[in-house]
Amino acid sequence: MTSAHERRSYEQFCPVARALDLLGERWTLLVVRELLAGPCRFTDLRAHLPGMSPALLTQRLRALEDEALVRRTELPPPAARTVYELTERGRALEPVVYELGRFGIAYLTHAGPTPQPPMHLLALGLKLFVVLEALPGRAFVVHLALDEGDFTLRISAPAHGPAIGRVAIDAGTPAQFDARVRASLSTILWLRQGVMTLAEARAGGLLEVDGPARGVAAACALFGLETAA
Amino acid sequence: MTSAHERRSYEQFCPVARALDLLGERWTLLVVRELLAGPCRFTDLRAHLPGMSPALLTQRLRALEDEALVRRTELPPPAARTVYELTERGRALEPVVYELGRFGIAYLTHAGPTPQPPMHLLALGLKLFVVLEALPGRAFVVHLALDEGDFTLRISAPAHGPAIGRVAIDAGTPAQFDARVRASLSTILWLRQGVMTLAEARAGGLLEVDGPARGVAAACALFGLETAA
DNA sequence: CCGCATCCGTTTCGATACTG
DNA sequence: CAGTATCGAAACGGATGCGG
Repeated sequence: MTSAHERRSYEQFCPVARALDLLGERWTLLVVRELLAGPCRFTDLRAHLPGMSPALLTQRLRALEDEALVRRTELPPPAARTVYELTERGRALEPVVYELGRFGIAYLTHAGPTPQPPMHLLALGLKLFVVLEALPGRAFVVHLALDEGDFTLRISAPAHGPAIGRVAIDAGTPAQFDARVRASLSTILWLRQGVMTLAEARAGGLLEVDGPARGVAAACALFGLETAA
Repeated sequence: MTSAHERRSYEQFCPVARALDLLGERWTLLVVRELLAGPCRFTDLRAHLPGMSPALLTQRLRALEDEALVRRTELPPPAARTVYELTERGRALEPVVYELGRFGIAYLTHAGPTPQPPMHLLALGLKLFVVLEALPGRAFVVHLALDEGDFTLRISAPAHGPAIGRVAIDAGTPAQFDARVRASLSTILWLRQGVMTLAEARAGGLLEVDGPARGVAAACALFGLETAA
């Protein structure tokens, strides 16, 4: 009984069912979400996943390790000892988490219990707003000057692999940018949810986009904002 | 406690967590997978989801209805009475299921318990092999002549919305096609999983691609097959 | 402190049987 | 055909403990 698993499976010859065999249990994909942002210690994961018991976190990490989606690394003395990180196979989950997030945007209610979303969720959330179909055919930098903080959105040059791999977001202000967006998170959310139009937001001073003319248009497209009319 | 739900939520201000609040319970996404193929009766769903108890199916369908992802329609007398189908919001789940499936391909073991996968899973599975980044910029038809049956893969012209919306697969043989692929499902699976190279498959007579020259190259790209070397 | 393991009450799930 | 009802088994959530 050492292996503990041979977990409950759907027993179907279907890629979707197989994926859910691996990822479908509670918390699993949220653990992956955390690890997509970079290596984490056990305690970091706990802090970012309130409500998850440590035993369950251990169990999920072991299962992910067994599937070679996560790797546990023991660091030499100086730093905190063990960190968890995604393997290359694990990083293949980025599109899955991305699409889940894209879908979830429509169901985000901003009058939630969290007064100020934690920084790392903010960065992830902003990444989800990017419309992959509208990525420019070249590298591109956007300065997101939100009320909640400054972020740098970098689109790298086209490459092989999933398009989401071209998108990176970090806290901070870029030295140069192709476009700059000033708004609050609420405004961006409302625009995406259709609560408000781009014209209304601009008229109300809730959103400003500036930079080189072509950059502005590209930035709007990037966030799915219609510039017409 | 009339509403019965107010189900367990992750309580995070994060689109991924919100999506999993709606979809993260066991069986939910497999129900969605079934409905993506078209409207279904209760009994059809049961037949395609062995192991799921009817009570649980009812519960999942009610929850999806409450979220306006699924609609229940009562048909007039002639036909079997009630059918379930995805709403427009529900159809927004196609990219989620698609990416899960893309990920799951790598974990499909063909020596499974199912001797012959059911037709509807076969069609879904084939759709998952299509590489969305490689969709041609025009309409395109591929005849998939598999050992398991004939399928017609239709790529429609570029449009708004998710790229997966351009891909459709049906059983049957097309009157005209831009390319034809002859292979078995195993071969396609092995190629994708890297068990075998395209050159090896062709040399061994396991795979043939014919049609107009440009069609062949496009078809290979469509399935992520390197034609070089 | 960090990285877990153990215990226990509650919730969810799976299997089967039964009904309008 | 389209569900309900029931019940034992498994999974989960929360608190607590414990060695390095």
